[in-house]
Amino acid sequence: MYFCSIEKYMTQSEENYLKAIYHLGRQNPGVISTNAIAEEMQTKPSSVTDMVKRLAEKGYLNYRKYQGVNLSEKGRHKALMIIRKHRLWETFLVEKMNFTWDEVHEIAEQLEHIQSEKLIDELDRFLSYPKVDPHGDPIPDRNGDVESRNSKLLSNLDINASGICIGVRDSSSSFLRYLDKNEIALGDRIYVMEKEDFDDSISVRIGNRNLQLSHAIASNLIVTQELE
Amino acid sequence: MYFCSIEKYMTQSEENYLKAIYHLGRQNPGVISTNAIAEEMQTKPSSVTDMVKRLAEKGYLNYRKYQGVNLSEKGRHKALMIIRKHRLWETFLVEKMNFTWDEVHEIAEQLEHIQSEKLIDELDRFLSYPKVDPHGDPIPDRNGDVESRNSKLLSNLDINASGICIGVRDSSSSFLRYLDKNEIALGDRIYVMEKEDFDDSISVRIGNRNLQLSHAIASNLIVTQELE
DNA sequence: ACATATTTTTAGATTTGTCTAAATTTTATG
DNA sequence: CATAAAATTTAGACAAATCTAAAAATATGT
Ligand SMILES: [Mn+2]
Ligand SMILES: [Mn+2]
Ligand SMILES: [Mn+2]
Ligand SMILES: [Mn+2]
Repeated sequence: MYFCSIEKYMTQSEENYLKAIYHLGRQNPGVISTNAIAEEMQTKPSSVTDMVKRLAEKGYLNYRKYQGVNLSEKGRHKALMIIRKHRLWETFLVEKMNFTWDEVHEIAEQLEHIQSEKLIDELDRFLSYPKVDPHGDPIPDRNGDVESRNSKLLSNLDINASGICIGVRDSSSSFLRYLDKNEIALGDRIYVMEKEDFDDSISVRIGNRNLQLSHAIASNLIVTQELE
Repeated sequence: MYFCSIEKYMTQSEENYLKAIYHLGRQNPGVISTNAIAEEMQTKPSSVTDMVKRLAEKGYLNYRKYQGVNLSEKGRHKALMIIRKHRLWETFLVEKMNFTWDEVHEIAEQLEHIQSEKLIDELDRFLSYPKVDPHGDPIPDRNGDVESRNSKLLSNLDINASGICIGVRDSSSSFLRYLDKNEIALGDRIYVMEKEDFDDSISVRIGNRNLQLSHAIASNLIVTQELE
């Protein structure tokens, strides 16, 4: 619970840093290093230091010199609101604007910075309160709550096990187009038939088709073994 | 016809200047002064000079020192594309997002800078190719063509004449809310019953209601006497 | 026409976000 | 533990867009 003083809008750059820091925090919890942020943001560590100081100043980050950062409660909430917008816009683009799932990310990167709470809540309603975006990533609700799911990487399933594909870890255009080409879609049940020790590739069955998937592919597909 | 070299994106600020210059050119054709642009953009003449030089450099404006500017063909086309986006987004917000016509302008000012031709063409389709925005302003098509309409200001109609309200000259929230409060809407036929010499106010009839409108109001309502 | 007012441009400063290069701190290693 | 390597921060510069104050050009009035 934080005080809602008359906060000025953040710049797009500030918002992008917060989002990057949130994502890095998910990948490996704990404190996040300057270098990691620089890598994620495709910029220099010195630029990161500057921005990190500003965000800490404004209360979005906890920061100790040379020790890295993590998000404050206020920063976490803000990051989740940006991610909510990003994923709702991606859903809009696919559901209503005839975009494919590999075309939406760049445009959502722009749209996520539009400032209007009403717009985003109306968009949510218009899309019938979707739970996940076109890539299977969960959409935080207006309070910043995200449904957590019991998920695994396909590459970690045992032989003879199966799971329903619910997301992708890498949502680059090239990976998404690979999946399209091989007719692998979210919602498909994937059975692991064989695992090759030599290169960690796996044989899977989807519907009535058998496919050979490299480790690079299998380790980027997220599956669930729970009932929905 | 201009060559489509690999143009970098314009900044939002550059786009806003182009739009302002376009609007000023409509208001009184000919050359546009630095001061007029500064007034429209709520900034200082010196800032205008800087920006005008850059836009001229890039071929969007014709500019001679101390002589003012006007849009080149390339600049006019670019301005129309931004206006197209603005008005399509306003239409979207009213038609699909439950916004009222007095709430949409500020958000459209943000959305008009989103860069995606496909998105804007899909939005056009999604909205069934609207001809006008929620304020009655015509929406340029994807080639930059705008339907011109035969319009007058209500204040210029003769006694006993009538016209259909097709637009507003001032689309500030306060004016739009005044119209809502007095149940004056686009599409209404307005009859001029009486004109008061003293203060230029007029008596009108809309449906079965009689209203007294000040000159300030009547001179901001656009009507047409043509059949649609 | 020519002094005065107005408009426009220039010069120099500021803010945001970035960069490179150098300095500092932390971490790893013999 | 001392020293080398790696990570991080500082210092100083730059580009975009803005500002104020001053200079230059244009317009106006008698
Ligand atoms: Mn995305
Ligand atoms: Mn996504
Ligand atoms: Mn508008
Ligand atoms: Mn409008």
